[in-house]
Amino acid sequence: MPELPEVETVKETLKLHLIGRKIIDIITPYPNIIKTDLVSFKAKMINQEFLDIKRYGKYLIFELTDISMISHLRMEGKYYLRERPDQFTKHEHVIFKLDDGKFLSYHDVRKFGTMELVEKNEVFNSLSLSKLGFEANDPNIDVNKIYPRFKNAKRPIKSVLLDQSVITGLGNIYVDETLFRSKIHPQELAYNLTKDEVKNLLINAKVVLDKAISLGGTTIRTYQSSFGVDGRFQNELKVHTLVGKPCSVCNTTIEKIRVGGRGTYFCPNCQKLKKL
DNA sequence: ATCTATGCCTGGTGGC
DNA sequence: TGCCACCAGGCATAGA
Repeated sequence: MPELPEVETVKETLKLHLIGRKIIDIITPYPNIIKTDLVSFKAKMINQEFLDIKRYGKYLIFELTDISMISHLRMEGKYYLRERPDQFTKHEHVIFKLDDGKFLSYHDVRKFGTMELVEKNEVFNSLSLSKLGFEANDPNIDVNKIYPRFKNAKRPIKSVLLDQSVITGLGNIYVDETLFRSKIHPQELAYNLTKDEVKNLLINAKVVLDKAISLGGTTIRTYQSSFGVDGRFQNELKVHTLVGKPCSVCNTTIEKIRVGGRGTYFCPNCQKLKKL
């Protein structure tokens, strides 16, 4: 699914094509993606120009002339640039007609993604963004501010790392990879971790995310990024998707379990529960 | 305050 | 071949 590195890749690609373009029409074959009132969504966006595109956590922020659009790709949302209407395929639910004759088309098989309009100075006060923690790859992240959220959490460390209000940007893939590199069992209860261990986790999260960004993200299953571009971080995965394969560090067979309802891959030898 | 359960969705898969 | 139950899962919301 698109996590921070995939969304970053999408953002950079979109910027190349959209900055300076103007929306001249919006077609909505499946309008439920749009959480703002549909009539006002169209009225406020038509004739607006793309000034910039930003990202926070896994959210895309399209800055238009007078308004901002927040877009979340959820499980498998993708943006495509279409030259002509005959290129539209099934599952393209929101289509922006641009002033150069091309189309920005939002594709989402499972229709989980969302779009909403917010006033330009209210982006970070919006319902979706206001609760988010520091970005997991923020170089200035302060472990002292984050550690209480771990120390007080009697739930598996994996669940805390997936909680976007603690740190934002990690999803199922990069959490598994971060825990492996930190040699921490995904079911370890968060309050058992020392501050140094949490600090190390944050360092490893940044290493994983930065590496993934530099490789254009991860492409597994249907999780291809926008514009049909494949990422290359899947070749760097150490545990995620690798059930039954030997661990690259110790050769132990990688296992798959469920943690907080999510499929979780780990090495039972490298990542042991702490004995307290 | 925190955690768990549910709904949103469709395509792929495995069992029969 | 076809039918069907089940699974994948980020996030908002309701309930415990």
